[in-house]
Amino acid sequence: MELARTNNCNELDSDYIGETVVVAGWVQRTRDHGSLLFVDLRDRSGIVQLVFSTKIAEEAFKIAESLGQEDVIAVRGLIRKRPAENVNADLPTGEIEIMGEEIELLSASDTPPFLIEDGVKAGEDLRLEYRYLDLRRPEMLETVKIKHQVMQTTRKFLSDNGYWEVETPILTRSTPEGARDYLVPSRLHRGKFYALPQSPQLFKQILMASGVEKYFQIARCFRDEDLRANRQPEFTQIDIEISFPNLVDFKAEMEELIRQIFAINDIVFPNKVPSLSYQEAMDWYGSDSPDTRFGLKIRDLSAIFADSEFRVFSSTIAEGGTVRALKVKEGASFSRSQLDKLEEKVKEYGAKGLAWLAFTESEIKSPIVKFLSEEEIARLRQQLEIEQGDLVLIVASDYKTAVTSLGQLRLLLAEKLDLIPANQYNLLWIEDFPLFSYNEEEARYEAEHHPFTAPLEEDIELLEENPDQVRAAAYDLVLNGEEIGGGSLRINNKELQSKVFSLLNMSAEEAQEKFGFLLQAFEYGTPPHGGIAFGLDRIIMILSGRNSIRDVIAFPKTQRATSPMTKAPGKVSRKQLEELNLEISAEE
RNA sequence: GGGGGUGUAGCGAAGUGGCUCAACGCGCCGGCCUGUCACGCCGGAGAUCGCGGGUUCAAAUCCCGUCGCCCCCGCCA
Repeated sequence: MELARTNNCNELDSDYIGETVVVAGWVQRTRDHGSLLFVDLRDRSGIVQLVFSTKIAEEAFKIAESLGQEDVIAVRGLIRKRPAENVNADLPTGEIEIMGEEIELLSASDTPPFLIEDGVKAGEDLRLEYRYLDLRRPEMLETVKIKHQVMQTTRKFLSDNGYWEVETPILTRSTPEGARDYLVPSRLHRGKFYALPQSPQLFKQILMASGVEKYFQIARCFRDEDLRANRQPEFTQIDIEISFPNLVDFKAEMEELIRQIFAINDIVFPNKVPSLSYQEAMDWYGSDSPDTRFGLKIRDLSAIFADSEFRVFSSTIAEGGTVRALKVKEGASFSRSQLDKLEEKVKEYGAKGLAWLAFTESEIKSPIVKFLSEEEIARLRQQLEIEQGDLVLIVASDYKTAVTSLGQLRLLLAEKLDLIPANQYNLLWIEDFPLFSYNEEEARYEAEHHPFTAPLEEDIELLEENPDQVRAAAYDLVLNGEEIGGGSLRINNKELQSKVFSLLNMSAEEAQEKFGFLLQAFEYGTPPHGGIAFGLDRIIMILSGRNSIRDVIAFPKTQRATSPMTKAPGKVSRKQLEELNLEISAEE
């Protein structure tokens, strides 16, 4: 490269008029006017217009004429003020242009398979196959940059507050329970496997036993489960743990970290971050990560219908279920097919059906109104403060199904009715999670968070008799309906830990087999400790307004966990398999 | 494991049994053009309609199977 770059494209403005500069980058597009030719030159900073004229530089003009999209060039030229009528107000550099004097083609490009511009229409699989082209698009480079800034902000904040960044192994051992592990066969130990960490959970607790006191890591985590729009098989956590925690101070510190991260895009949260209990979140929003940017809360109608003639309601309640509802303002005008769509939604989440009552001017339209008494309708009107035009949507079911299906319906309605205010960011803590949840299939309790989560002090006495009523010293941080972080205080008391293991139906031997190294560490003086982990990718999604986690990871996987660019996962040679003592069994 | 959506030139996309039935826009190639910035004008190339099989005189279109991608349920302590 003979021409040495002196400036980025985007920094050039009228201050530079009269200077000769060298810029370098990619050809965005050319506009050829015969003997005058314009080139939009793009680098990661932005775009500047180059002008080539046969009268100024015959040689450079000839090269410029042959340029195509995405050719990489360096250009020397004089910065010139544009004539007033030719200023481009849409470009930061629109007041000036560079009169090209010399041009060097550094790397010619084939015609790219799609246009390198924001709002690209190409299918996502093509974008992933040519990820380097996709990433050139300004809106993609922007997320790459934001992620860098978030990581820098995180490191600075935590380091300034006494946290040490410590690495933990990527090759570790499989610990059953939790997500499916990615396994790595061992060459030196026939038939044995490493596992990639689902999170550094056990290691960060051992770091507390090691005297680190305040730890963090921007940690890659691996989970071999099916993918979603916000789930990748490998993702990144901001992982944090402290010893001798004061929960109030710790949470305030974590709030401050989140504030500083979101300040990168000028997003500001109120001084007081509100809290909801798990129970409140489920009751009102049908979710443990509620979106509180709009109302439409779930209501409990069980008291009204406990003795109803309408058996669907009363027998559900008699069997321990519940009748819950959403009141949709102005919803009475929904068409039958719209209502059918809503019913499909609740059915996806296990509800048997969706009952509805539309309070129109003249009447109550509803397939079930004929089964309801006047008193029931009067009480319904009163409790829900029904006004003309309202629509009431009702699910009768077991508690979990009723609130989760209505919770999902609530989100669907918010989208359809455009209830979510733009540029609003509702941050809140969810607390008082249950320590255990009951797994019907396996007929045993499971840890809601993980088996080292401490119960709330005041609930410990309930462990014996009513384990399902024990609340955990766990907390999630939720932003706009997305769980962005979660953590807990950990158990560091041997008796309590074995109590929890036994409630989880795990024998001492089994616990020893699975987590022995952690339990042993606890034998040698482990401070009380606790921590949190934030989902870095989800934070970037919200921060950059993206709907897909794939847009905030430089090289993501498809929904089938493949990489169209590298073609991973790929076959390996027979020799490799033999070294690992592995054999691929025949297809069934 | 299950439900839904989708696949037509390099990209986006119209076309749902027949007789210009493979439109249109972007991009690409050639030509013209000194003020464009989604430049404009003229001309051109480019498609085994995801793949395989079937029905039919006739299939992008109907049927069966299969594959890729996307969304969701299950799953994700």
